[in-house]
This record gives sequence, C-alpha cells and structure tokens, in this order.
Amino acid sequence: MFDAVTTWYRHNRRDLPMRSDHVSPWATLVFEVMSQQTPIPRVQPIWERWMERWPTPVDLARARRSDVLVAWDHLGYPSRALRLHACAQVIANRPGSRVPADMDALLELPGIGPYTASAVASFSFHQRVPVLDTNIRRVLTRVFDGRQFARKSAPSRAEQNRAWSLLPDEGDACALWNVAIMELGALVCTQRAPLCDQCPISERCRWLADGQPADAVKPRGQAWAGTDRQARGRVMALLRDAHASSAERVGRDAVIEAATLPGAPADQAVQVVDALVNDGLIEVDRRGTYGLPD
DNA sequence: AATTCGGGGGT
DNA sequence: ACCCCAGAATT
Repeated sequence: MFDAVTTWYRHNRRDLPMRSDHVSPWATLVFEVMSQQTPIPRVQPIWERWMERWPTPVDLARARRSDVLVAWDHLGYPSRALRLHACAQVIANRPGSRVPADMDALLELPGIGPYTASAVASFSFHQRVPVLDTNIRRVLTRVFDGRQFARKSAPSRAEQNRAWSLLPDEGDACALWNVAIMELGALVCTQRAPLCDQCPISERCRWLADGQPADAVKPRGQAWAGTDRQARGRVMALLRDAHASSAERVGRDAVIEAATLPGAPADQAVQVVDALVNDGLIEVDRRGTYGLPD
C-alpha cells in the first residue's frame, strides 16, 4: 500500500509551492489554516502574497487586524484570519518564537484543530501522526469500508485507529505517506467522478470490488441565498473595500444596506451587524460609524 | 452530534 | 440549482 501510493505520488503530484522543502513551519501552518474548507487554487495566490508581507509569526503578530482582514480578502470564514493573527501572537511569545512541533502544543493554538495540528506536525516536523482530512477519509472509507463517502461528522475512533495502523515506522515516511494519500484523494479518488482506472490501489479497493455502490442521499447542506453568512460576507466586503481604498469608515446606513438581502426578514440585517461586532470582525466608534477592527 | 461560520467554481 | 472544498469552535 505504502509503495504503491508513494510511487504514484512521485509521478503524479501537483507541483505546489507550499510543498517546497524550504517552506517554514509557520508558512505551512498559515497555508493549512487558509485551506480549511477552501480549495487550494484559491488559497495559493493569497498565501504567497501573505508570506511575502508577514514571513514570520512575529511579523503577523505586529500587524493590525484590519490589514489582516483586508489581506485575507475573500477567502471566506474571516474569523479564521483573526484566529491566525491570535495564533501568531501566541507563538511570538514562545521561546524563539517557534512553531511548536508536537500535537498537544499545536492543539492549544487558536484556530488549530485536529487536522491542522496533524498536518503541521507531520509535514513540517515529520512526527509520526496520521492526517485525516476530507480526502484521506474518503480514500480510506472506500478502500476499507467499501462505502462511497466518509461520514459527515468528525473522524470516529475506528477511523483514527485505522489511520494509525497504516502509518510507517519512521516520521519521514509518515510525512510522505500522508501527503501522498491526500493527493491521491484530491486527484484520483475524488468526490464526484473517481478515476479508478488510474488508481494505484484499485486492486485492493473494496468499494470498487463491490461495484461502486452509491451511498444513501445525503441531507442537504445549508442554503446560501438569503443566509446570515451571505449578509455577513457583504458587510465584510464593504468594509474591506473601504479600508483598502482610503482607510475610511462607513455610516450605519450603508452597513445595514449591505447586510440587507432581497426577500430577507427585516430584522436580519440588524442582527447580522450586531453579530459581526460581537465576533470582533467589525467595530463601531463613538460616532456610530463602522470599520474593521484596529 | 448538530450548527454555524464564506465564497466561488464545477456539474 | 446544487455540490463541495487539505475544518474549527461552540452549543
């Protein structure tokens, strides 16, 4: 399994800048945070500009949150940007301002959960830990369980045990294994139309052997049009533009207008703006004008 | 375990 | 129109 997947990886991997050997642990951490629920192609250009501007945790720790939110641009889930900023400040106060190398310490950091902690621990520090992202979970579920998709909820204990059991003995090999099987899920064992004829482990795949049975229809996800998230996104876009162009603040009327969606309940805009203030993503001054925090 | 948190490109 | 995407925090 290891040889088949890693050999495939060597010949088929994408040439991503963040996989370069001279990428720092901090740069890797930033990339993994940006990649949470966000496709790689959209992350890449923003990550490159970001690391040029704030190469180290100390650099980002000193930045203003408003500049951080503008640089985050439209990556989505802007609370991630604030958590990353807070994370930089925690790391900047550690000895040597170093990114911690072990899982327990990484998990203490703001915005760093099981996936990101394991990715940094494995890819940057070659710790012997499994990585269970959406791609790897899908591959392992198909190969071993014969099901089309992993469960929507967090990885079960059984999934984690299996991931551990597949790890090679050495940390270096684990890093290669993790990135290789992740890439296999991203390029071959895809969500929609897996390319099983190109898969190096198709012979051992229970799902393929069973005739690719389809899972039961999954419950529908959250709609988009008219949601709080859409309204919040509009407010953030308005304030990003205002800050980026002239560092100007915006009156309440304009903010409420941005938060008002066609056909939405009348009180949605007000509630959304209040929630953004509460989340620390926007601020009101004494005159009642709005802007990005600090 | 279920919800909430953006945004855009593919199908 | 709907789907998902190198998830995390909160309840």
